[in-house]
Amino acid sequence: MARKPLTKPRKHASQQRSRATVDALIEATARILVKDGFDKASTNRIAEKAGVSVGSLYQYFPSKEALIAAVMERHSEELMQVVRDALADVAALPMEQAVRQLVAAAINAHRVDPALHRVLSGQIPRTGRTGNNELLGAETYALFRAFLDAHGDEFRAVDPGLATFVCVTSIEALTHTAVLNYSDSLPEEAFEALIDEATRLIVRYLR
Amino acid sequence: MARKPLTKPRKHASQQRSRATVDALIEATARILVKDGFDKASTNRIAEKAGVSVGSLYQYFPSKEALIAAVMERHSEELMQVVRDALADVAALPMEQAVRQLVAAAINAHRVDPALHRVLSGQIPRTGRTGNNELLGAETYALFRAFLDAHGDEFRAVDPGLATFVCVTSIEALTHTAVLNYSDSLPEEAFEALIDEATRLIVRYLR
Amino acid sequence: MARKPLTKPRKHASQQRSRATVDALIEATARILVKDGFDKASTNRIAEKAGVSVGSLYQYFPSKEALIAAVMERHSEELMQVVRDALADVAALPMEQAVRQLVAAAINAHRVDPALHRVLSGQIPRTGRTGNNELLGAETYALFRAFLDAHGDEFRAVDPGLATFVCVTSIEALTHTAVLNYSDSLPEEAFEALIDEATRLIVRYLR
Amino acid sequence: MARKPLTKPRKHASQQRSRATVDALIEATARILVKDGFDKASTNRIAEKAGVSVGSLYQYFPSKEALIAAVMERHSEELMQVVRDALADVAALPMEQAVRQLVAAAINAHRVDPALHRVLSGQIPRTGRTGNNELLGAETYALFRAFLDAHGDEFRAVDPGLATFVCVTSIEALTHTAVLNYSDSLPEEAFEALIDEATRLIVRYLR
DNA sequence: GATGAATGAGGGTTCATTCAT
DNA sequence: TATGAATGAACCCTCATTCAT
Repeated sequence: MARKPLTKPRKHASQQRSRATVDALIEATARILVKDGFDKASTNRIAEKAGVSVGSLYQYFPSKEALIAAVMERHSEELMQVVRDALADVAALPMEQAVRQLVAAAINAHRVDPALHRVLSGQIPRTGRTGNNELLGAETYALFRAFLDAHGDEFRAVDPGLATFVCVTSIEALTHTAVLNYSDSLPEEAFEALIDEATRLIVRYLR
Repeated sequence: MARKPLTKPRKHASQQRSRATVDALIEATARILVKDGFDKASTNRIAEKAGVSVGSLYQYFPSKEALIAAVMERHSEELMQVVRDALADVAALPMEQAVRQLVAAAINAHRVDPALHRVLSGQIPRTGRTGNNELLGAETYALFRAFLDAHGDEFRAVDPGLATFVCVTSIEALTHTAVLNYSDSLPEEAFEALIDEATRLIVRYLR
Repeated sequence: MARKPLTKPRKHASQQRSRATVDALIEATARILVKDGFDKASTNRIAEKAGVSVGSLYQYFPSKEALIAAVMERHSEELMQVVRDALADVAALPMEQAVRQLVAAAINAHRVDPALHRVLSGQIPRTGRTGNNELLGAETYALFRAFLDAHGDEFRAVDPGLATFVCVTSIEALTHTAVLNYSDSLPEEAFEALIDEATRLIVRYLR
Repeated sequence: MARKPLTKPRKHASQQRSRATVDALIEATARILVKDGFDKASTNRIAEKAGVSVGSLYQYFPSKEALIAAVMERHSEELMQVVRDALADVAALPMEQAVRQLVAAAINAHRVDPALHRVLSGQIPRTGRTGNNELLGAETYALFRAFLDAHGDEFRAVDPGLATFVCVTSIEALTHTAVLNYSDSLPEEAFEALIDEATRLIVRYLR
């Protein structure tokens, strides 16, 4: 028992250090990806920016690809957290409000790190995935599908898989394009208007 | 003066030859992009596949980037031709049919060269453009906007710019994702169903 | 004084532990050398396989080279033990039988760990040695020289140093090549025939 | 006809240039291998020493391994040329003289570039060959076998394959070891003595 | 002692681009 | 104008060795 306080912190410290290094690498990668693009994101540059040696980079990531994947995963997880939070109580809302909240969540998700999102969604060599956007993930589909089921009585009869595809793809495209391409040039009211329109698009489609 | 008749044909021949070389290079680039991906598409390989020397490649294109851009442009132009053809008589059609034809045209456009489209839309370093999809181009917006104006009386009042953005973006995303990700796994009927749904999505939204 | 009985065993234990670590390192090195070749035998991998840290490796061996040298030495010592055992009573035998036993011993020596022998004899960077095969060592020469002296009356007059060189080198080459290259493909009888021939080679030469 | 003198030299010049580059690379590799050992023979260093860029190295050799293989091949070919020349008229000689010439040829072969031979025969990662020494090659076996057949009536009955193995392996080992390890320390007379002994070894064995 | 995270020089290799022919 | 050999910076990654804990 006496040794635990001694051992634990040490191990913890080491774990903390490792974790810090890993985080620094992921963050450095993200920043370089944003600033210089995929082609200029060399492992040496990343390591340097992270304040560690290349060797350390390869201690934590077996390849450059793995590092990029970690960046994607982290970003994706952050997005999904925003979406999850926003959709937590969506089942209880009247449908139109629910959809509106959903669209707003999609916009917020894209605003987590738009510059990074742009690079990740456009510049990264595909790694033989089945579906579409890897940043979206199956979870989004599942989430929306659940929402559809919860509000089933308010909708017309339609293949739920197909409807999910239509809605998720449309919302993603609209919010993605709007945030990534027009964030700088459009006022906030424009986004309000977009939310209105996107909500109308989805609600009318489902009803 | 006497030499002109002599020079002209020669120049003409040379121009033809130039055009053939340029075409061969663009085509070779497209094929290598599809077969081996962006990273493996080296200028040397492209030149070899095109049956010319690297030197010649640089005679016609100042950089690799310019060559890629030419591929994009050619592909984009092919897409647009499909869209233009399909939309030629859309103004005369009843709205729902018009939208349906429009969606079908979008699918066909994506089917021009899906493999190339995938590479071009996902893997190409952005070259600092303002708008969104470079493959789509401003023309699509203009085309749809014209369609909207032509059918103005059938629609509710709505900011036409915003409506165009919503419709074009949605249709593009739906057809793009469907063709690129599910062409191999889905039967043709599924695409019919998709056309139905996409049409419904747009028509209800606009009405 | 009271602590000595306590310290000694501890020290002993520690020495035992050291010896075990050293052995584990040498063994791990040998196994990796065999399995993956010289180039892939990194100190980190060796330490891992030995179940110790790299740091410990460097506690016992000042460099990778020293570790390799230790592997060579251990292997060489094992070889020599086989040879020594086999040659213990060779002086008492009639010459032809003696030579035969000698050749057989050479084959057995090469069979101690042929895979390791191959790597050690072929792939290891020379470390500025004087003689030839470091795995053979001066002892072999001495052993054979003694054998020659013991049977002096049965041989023709010849520079014993030269004769030793001729015999040892020939036997080594024949048995080495046979075991390392043909062990897998030749039946045991072939080795019997080889022993016959090698014996004849040496006996006729010396007589 | 008029253009031929123009064209040929150009092409020839280019071929000469290529050949010169290839030769320079092989030669530089050999020299570095000798001077610094296998581990220090990096492609960049080789290219530098050859007076060309690394890129050029890879234009002519697909990998470092291929370059090393070319060095081996060139050296091996030089060796074999010495052996071939020396053995051209061996069939006509009385057996003992023939064997003596053969041994002398082996020594001369090893003297072509002893330092290089040492590195090549000891340090090169085996490339999964069946037989033994890659520098020797099957040709040596064939050559000796032919010699054996030519002098068949002078020899005792023996499996010619086995006899060839015994003789070639022994001669190779003796001359190899002598030249590589004792060239610096032994006078020329010692080599004469060695030739005597090796000849005796083989002749007595075969008779 | 023992640990193993960290180091960073250096490895093999690629490729956009140039330029003498 | 066409050629393609040549360039060399830059890439991803490895590994012997060190040192704070």
